[in-house]
Order: sequence, then structure tokens, then C-alpha cells
Amino acid sequence: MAANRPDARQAVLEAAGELFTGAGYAATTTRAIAERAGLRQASLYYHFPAKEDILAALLAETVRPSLALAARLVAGAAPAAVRLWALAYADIGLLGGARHNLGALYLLPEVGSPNLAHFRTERAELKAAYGRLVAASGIAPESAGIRTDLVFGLVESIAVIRRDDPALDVEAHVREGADGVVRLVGVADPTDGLRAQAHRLLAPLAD
Amino acid sequence: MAANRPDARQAVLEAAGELFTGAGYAATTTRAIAERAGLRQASLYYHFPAKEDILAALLAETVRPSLALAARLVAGAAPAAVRLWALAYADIGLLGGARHNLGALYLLPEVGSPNLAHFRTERAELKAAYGRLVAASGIAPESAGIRTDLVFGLVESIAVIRRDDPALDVEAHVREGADGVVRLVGVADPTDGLRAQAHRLLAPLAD
DNA sequence: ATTATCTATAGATCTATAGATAATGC
DNA sequence: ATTATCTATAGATCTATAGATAATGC
Repeated sequence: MAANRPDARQAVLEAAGELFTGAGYAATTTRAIAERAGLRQASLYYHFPAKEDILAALLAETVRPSLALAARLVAGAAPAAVRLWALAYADIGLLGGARHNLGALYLLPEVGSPNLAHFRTERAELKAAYGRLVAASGIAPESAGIRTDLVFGLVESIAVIRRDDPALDVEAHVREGADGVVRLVGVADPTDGLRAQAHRLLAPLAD
Repeated sequence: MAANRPDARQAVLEAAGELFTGAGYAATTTRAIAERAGLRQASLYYHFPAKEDILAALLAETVRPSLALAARLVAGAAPAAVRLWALAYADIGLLGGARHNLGALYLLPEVGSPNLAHFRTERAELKAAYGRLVAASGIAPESAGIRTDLVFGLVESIAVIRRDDPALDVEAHVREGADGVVRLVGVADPTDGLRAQAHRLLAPLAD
């Protein structure tokens, strides 16, 4: 290979993550991404076929860990409120702790693009997992749909909160957010016992 | 005047509202706005000094009604949970019922622009009003800040929910959303009595 | 021969301004 | 004289492709 850097592709994603979350997709030029990644503008196209594929890669790497966790929790046997608390806790933590507030990518109008249908499907699957846990919590079936919308909205709102206050105390927000999700569903009050049980569910998955 | 239309400025705002909420600010060209408004591209600049001023006008007209209501409710004498329910109900209703999902404008990365500081101030004032009602609900002071963040996030999440499902049953979401805000704060459970009281607070303000 | 980069550029925009034009109000 | 519009365009991009170049692996 030529005088290449160890992992240019990763540097591009890192740069794009910062710029897309800060300025948005359309307002970020391929030149700005390349500059920050230490490449020339045209060299981006060796690693990605088009600008939109950079966004697609970032979206995929953001939603996938949450989705993997959700699949395990949906299949779990613990009380639904415990599993819901655990999913919300981990999911908000991933969004809140990611470099560059990647959750803000979900807010970009470009996620509606036909080329990003795969991301939208994965995000819908994550929401469906929340929906199963909400339904299993014993909520009246006619309310479950709307409450799932609200729960998912509350979880994702971490991106807006973090944008408004970049110096956010993420750990406090994560715990309050998970508590809030359970209170919002309205079938159980989060107790220390529930939280401890949820942490035990999450502990073995941390590796 | 020349062969002008009754209210070109309003037609521009209407067109921009549709395009900005759908495709975002940067991806919407002044030509597209003008075309939809029935003008030539350059004629926009008779009504607005720059593209960003069109966005500023839309943001202002979206936040202002909620802010006016919030100011009245903060000064009210009803129980805090009732006033909070009323504010959330009206605010979500305004965002959910507006033409073109104008609440999605709050999600655009361009709201961070220096030229839109006035909007950010008004939005911060609205959030502060929620904060006063949350604090007055009797929440522990160390939790009030984060819960206000979450409450405000839940209210604004109507924009994402509506974007995901344009055929949303807004009225059902508004009521469930206001209930959810009160449950999320965690000091009172919404009852029919509370809702009725809140509606009485809102009734005289409807004109 | 393959990999990863570069320079140069085609082709297509995009915003905002300059200056002309026509209808209305005084 | 003022208001609201238009045509034309300057000047500045922006994405993606073509083709050259240099280092490495066989």
C-alpha cells in the first residue's frame, strides 16, 4: 500500500461523527470531513462510495449495540419492569456516553432518505423491543402503543438534552431516565430492588 | 404595488415550513421555497433579508404561543401538578396540531446558529417555566433539574413521533403525553379530577 | 498487481445582489 | 414615489470521477 495511515476509514467516521452531529449532514462538506480526518477530499471516495454511506455507517454502529441488547432482554425471564429499566438504562447510557452525541444523528432529516432504509428498519426493531416490554408490563393493550411511542421518545430525548448541555452529568441522567421510563409506563414504581435486579441482568452482558 | 399576490410573505413561510420540516434547512434551496410559494427565487429577498431569517420567523411563531401560555400558568394559583398537566397538554397539542410538524424545526442542527440566539432564548424560557412547575410540584430539589430536562424532552418528542408516523392520532397522544409528564415527574398520579381542573384552566385562554 | 493516496476538474448547483419593470397611491 | 415583482448573473461552492503516483506484497 501507499503512504497510508493505520486506519483512515476510522478517522473519516470519527471526523464525520463530530461534524454531522454538530452541523448536520447537508451542511457538512466532504472537504471538511476529509480535512479533519487528514485526507484529501477525493480520498474519501476510496473508503466510501458516496457521502451518504458515511452517514449510514455511523447510524449502523450507533443503533446496533442497543439492538443486540434489546434482543437478549426481550427473550429474558425477569419481570418486564426490570427488563425495561435495564434496556432504558443501557440504551440511554450508550447514547449519552458515545463520542460526539451520535444520538443526534437520529434527529437529522436525512434519515428519511431511501438509502437509509436499513437503519430505519433497525431503529424500528429497537422500538418494537421496547413495545414488547411495555406490553409485558401489564399495561392496558389500548394504551401500549402510545406509551411505547412516549417511552422511545423519552429515551431518544437524551440526544437533545445533551446537545443543549454538553457538560451534562450523564450517569445521573441515565439513572433518572431509566426511572422515568418505568414511571412513564405507569405500572410500577422503580425501587432500589428493581434497580439492583436490572443491574444484575446487565452485568454479564458488559463484556 | 405591482402584480402581487395577497400575502406572499405568508406563502413563503408556509412553503418553507413544509420543506424545512421535511428535508431540513440546508437541503432546502431558496429556489424550492420560492417555487412552492409561487414566486421567483430572487423575490424571496424582498420579504426576508436572508434565508436564515425565514427559519427564524418560523421558529418564533412556533414557540411564542406556548411561551405566552406558560407565563400565565406559572403565575397561576392552581396546584402545580394541574398547571403542569395543562401546560404539557396545550404545548403538545400545539406542536402536534401545527401544519407541517413545525416542532421538528427544533431538532435541526441550524438552531445552534448565532443568528438564531433569540429563538434559543425563548425556548429556554419555556423550559424554565416547566422547571418552575416541576419544582413547585414538591420534587426533591436535587432531582428537579434532571426531571425538568426529561419532561421537556418528552414534550418535544412529539415531533419525532409525528415524523415517524404522520397519520398519528394527535388527540390521544396529547392526553397520554400530558398524563405521562405528570407520572414522569413522580409526585402525583393523573386523575380525572386533575384533568378536569386543568381543562378548566385552559378553557378561558382558548380565545 | 494491488492498495491507498493524490491532483485536477467537470458539471451542477446555490445564495444574494444589481438593475429593470409594472402597478398602485398621492 | 413606492411597492412588489422579475431577469440575469457574479462568485462561491460541492460531489464525484478520471487518471497519475508511490509504496508494498508476490
